[in-house]
Amino acid sequence: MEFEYNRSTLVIKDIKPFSLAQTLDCGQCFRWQENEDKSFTGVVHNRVVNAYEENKALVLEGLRKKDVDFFVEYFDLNRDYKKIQNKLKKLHPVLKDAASYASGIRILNQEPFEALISFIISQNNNIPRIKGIIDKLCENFGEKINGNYYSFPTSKTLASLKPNDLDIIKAGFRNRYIIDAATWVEEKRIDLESLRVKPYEEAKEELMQITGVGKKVADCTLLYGLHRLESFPLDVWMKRAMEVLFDNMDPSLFGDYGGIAQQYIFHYSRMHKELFQ
DNA sequence: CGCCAGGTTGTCG
DNA sequence: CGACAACATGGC
Repeated sequence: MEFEYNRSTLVIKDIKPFSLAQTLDCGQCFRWQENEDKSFTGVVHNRVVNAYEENKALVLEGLRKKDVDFFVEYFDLNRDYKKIQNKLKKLHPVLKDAASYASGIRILNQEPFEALISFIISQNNNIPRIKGIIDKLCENFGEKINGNYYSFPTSKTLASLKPNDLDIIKAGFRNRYIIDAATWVEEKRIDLESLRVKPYEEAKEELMQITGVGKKVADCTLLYGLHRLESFPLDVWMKRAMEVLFDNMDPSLFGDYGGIAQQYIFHYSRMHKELFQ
C-alpha cells in the first residue's frame, strides 16, 4: 500500500484485497450513500468525504492533510486481510466461499458513540429504514457541516432530549433507548474508549447495562465502534446462516477474527437469499 | 389485512 | 431458567 495526498485528495494504491462498494454496502455502516456516478459520499469525523475506486486505487476527496492517518485507519488499511482470510478459510468450507465472495470488505473503525446509537436503532428494523432514521437524527440534532450534510449528534445533545423530542425521526419505541445510551455516556457512567482494551466479556456486560442494549447491539458496538474483532453479532441472518450453512457450529470456534468471519458470512448470506429457502 | 426487519424488555409459567 | 407477546414504523 502506498498513498499520495495533494489538494484535499488522498489516493491510496495497492490495497491488497479491497472493495469500496462491498465495504460500504455490507451492513456495517449507515451513513454512506451512493451517487449517480457510483462514487460514495459520507460524513466521517465531521468531514464530508467523497470516495470512489479508480484504476484499483481508493480515492478520497475532501480531506485535510492532517486527516490522512485517520482515514487510513478508518478503512483499516494497515491490516493484512489476506492473511486473515487464509486462516479463516481453513476453518469451514462455507466460510471459504463466503470469504472469497466478500473478500473486499474491511471492518471500518467507526466512532464508538455513533456505532452504539446506530445499532440501537437497528434493532427489529430493516437497513433502508435504519438509514432513514439515522439521517433524520443527524439532520435534526447534528450540526450542519456543508451543503446538506450534518454531523452525528453528540451525547450531550441527545442526553438532553425527552422521548417526545425524538418523534420526528420515527424511531418509535427506540426513542428512550437512544436517550438512555446518550445519558450513560454523557454522565460518564460508561467510558466507551476503555472498552477497547477490557476483556471481551466484561466490555460486553458493561454495554448491556444500557437499556435497549442486548447481546447483539453490544456485539455490534464492540465490533464496528471499538474494533473488537473477536465479537460475533448474532442477528436473524446470522442465526439462520449458522443453522442452515454451518450445522449449528459454535461461532466462538472462529476465534480472534470471528467478527471478520461474521461480516463475510452476513454479506454472503444477504447476497445469496436462495440458500435459505 | 398480516408478516418481516442486523432485538430487547418485561412477564408468566 | 425458557418461552413469548409487546414494542413503533413502513414496505410488501
